[in-house]
Amino acid sequence: MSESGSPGWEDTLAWVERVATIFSADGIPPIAGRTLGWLMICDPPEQSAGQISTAIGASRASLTTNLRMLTTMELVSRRTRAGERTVYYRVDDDAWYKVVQRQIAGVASYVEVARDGMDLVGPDTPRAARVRESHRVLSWLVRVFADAPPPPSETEDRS
Amino acid sequence: MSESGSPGWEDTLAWVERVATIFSADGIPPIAGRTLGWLMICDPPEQSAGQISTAIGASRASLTTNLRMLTTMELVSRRTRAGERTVYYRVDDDAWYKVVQRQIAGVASYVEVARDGMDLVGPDTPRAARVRESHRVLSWLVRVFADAPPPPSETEDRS
DNA sequence: CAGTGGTTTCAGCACATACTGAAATTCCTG
DNA sequence: CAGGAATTTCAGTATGTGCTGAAACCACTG
Repeated sequence: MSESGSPGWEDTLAWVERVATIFSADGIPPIAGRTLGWLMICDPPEQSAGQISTAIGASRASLTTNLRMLTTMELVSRRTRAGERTVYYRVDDDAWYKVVQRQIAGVASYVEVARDGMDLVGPDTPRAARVRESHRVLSWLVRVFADAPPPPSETEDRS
Repeated sequence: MSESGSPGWEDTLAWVERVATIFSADGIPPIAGRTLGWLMICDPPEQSAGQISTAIGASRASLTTNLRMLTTMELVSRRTRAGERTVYYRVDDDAWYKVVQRQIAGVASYVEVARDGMDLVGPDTPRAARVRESHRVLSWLVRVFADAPPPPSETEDRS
């Protein structure tokens, strides 16, 4: 399935492109984004670098680079099968949770910077008001997600 | 104050650079990031393009470009004073809140993409499992953020 | 130990982005 | 209406990044 002649093939590619666009906003290169998008809906769910390459129309060299990036980020994982030398790639189950986590962590990394900033100009001076304000907002963000119940796992739940 | 000979000048610049680094992770150009960082701790809190330019060591031309970007993003605002032609820039009070909001919105923009993806392959098919999972996590993110109480405002006034 | 299907490395190209100096522009002041 | 201090525009440069083809590199099989 999911071959280049299948019904809805164009729609599938268009969807993959939308996913890639979203990731590109966070500095993820196009082919890595497309790879991730493709691995989200391809059938079968595990595919080789060559399969992905032809599916999204990128060179194998690029696939090597971008698959390494994605595995390093722990968003996709490598799988091997007994008696086969082909490596199959698969999107990680909690890939999106990791994406969210890192997004939050990225913004929240400012918290310590803000703290140092307050020390720099004197924590209680009016001049530190702006830094203090930012520190307050970011701390709030961190707390909200720390206190939030983790997403329910694997049970059916949609809408 | 905050002149280039002041005590702790180097520390101040280093701090500004750290802020810029954080923003650069989200695709904000260096000078825009430095400008934002500088406007967070400078004294007085409102400064002209020329002042910022000399403070962070960038050309005025760059300041024009980057200040336009920052004002378009509504992170800094322009201020004029009666009888003066100089435009003073100031970091917005809720700048960081906006940053957080947009970060969340950026990730959450995937929610509709996921919904369309499920429609594409059939919402209840096993093939849609990965897309469904991602949709679940992102929906959770959006809900957490929507339900969270907004950050308490300090209601502190500037000098 | 040669052959083969797969992956990786490397050099180079194409493209985009950030920054600057200098000229053009604006708009207040005298 | 000239003078001048500010900002803006513009052309050009430098830097960096992503992608590809071709060659090198495994690691199994026969």
